[in-house]
Amino acid sequence: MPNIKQSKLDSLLRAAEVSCAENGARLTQRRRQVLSELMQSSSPLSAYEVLDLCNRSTTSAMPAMSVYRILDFLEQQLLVHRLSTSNKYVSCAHITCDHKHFQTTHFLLCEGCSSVEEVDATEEASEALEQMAKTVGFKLTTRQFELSGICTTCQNSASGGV
Amino acid sequence: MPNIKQSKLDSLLRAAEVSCAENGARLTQRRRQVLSELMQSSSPLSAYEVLDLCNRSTTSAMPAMSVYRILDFLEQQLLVHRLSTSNKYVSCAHITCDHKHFQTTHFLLCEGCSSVEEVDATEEASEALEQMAKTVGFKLTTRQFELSGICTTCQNSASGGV
DNA sequence: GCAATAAATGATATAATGTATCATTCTGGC
DNA sequence: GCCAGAATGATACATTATATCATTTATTGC
Repeated sequence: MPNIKQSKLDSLLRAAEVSCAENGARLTQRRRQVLSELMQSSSPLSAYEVLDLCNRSTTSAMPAMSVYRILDFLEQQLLVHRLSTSNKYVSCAHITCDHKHFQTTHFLLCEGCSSVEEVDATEEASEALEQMAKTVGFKLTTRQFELSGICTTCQNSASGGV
Repeated sequence: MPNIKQSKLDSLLRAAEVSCAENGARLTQRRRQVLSELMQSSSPLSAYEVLDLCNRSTTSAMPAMSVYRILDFLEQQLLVHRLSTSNKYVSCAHITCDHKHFQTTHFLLCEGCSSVEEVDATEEASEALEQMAKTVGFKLTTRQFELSGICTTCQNSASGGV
């Protein structure tokens, strides 16, 4: 029961493959498998959650070590993001579009349903944060922020009475 | 070789004790010990780092469990903050002042020296972030942000040639 | 095609981090 | 002193992550 259509998944994986090739890297079977699980998940997954999913859908068991290695690889390829507040992983929302990762990205984590929304930072937010850091002499290097909150769906279901 | 003066440390601990008392809680010997180690550290400490420091300076060994419990307690009392990006702890910079924690707090983490600067969020930053979340329907609940960067000292030592 | 080489994965062990549970000790109120 | 509740000790274990070496799989030059 994937949360996304098979055709969508296929096109994402194809795009990922191309993206790897451009960097002289290969999207092997194992890597594709890991990435695929993340793409199909509506919420971030821990390394061991990914592992369990992979081992559920195949015959040959994957060792934990491989998952960590593969997640590192996928992160380097900018195909997945690591959420440092939860030590979990999500597939990048911009694999198919021509989005460049020069810009700061924010992750909005829903406390209700654990879903994640990946959004580009607004000019205002970036500047305000930089300005704030500047007042104490800090030069920001962070390119990623993780903010908790409640998503639209959960706001509505809460007020509407679950 | 504490990074802060003994007199300063004493006054901080006294303030913490008062603060606990106001909440009907007690700053026991163990709790004081843990808090003291964090206060003397110039950088965030993991639970096990705190444990090691405590067990270095006393005869009776503290179990890991206690450290976690005590850190939880100190966090509830707003005497320490937990940095979720690194799973480490810092003592609150506002123990002696009358600072209320209604407001959003930011932690600026130096990638050079691992020091932490605790600053109040500016109006602009808070609003810009909230606004940004709002565009995708998110209602923020986060009261704490952790930003990486380079502190003044490290910027200077880098350019000036260490 | 085939050996040499490098990349990727498998397998195993172990380190590091965090939690559950029950026993024991300490504390303040009576 | 005794009791109830808070705090800590002790033990076991779950989870997360890394180190290391062996094996398999791809790539390159010939």
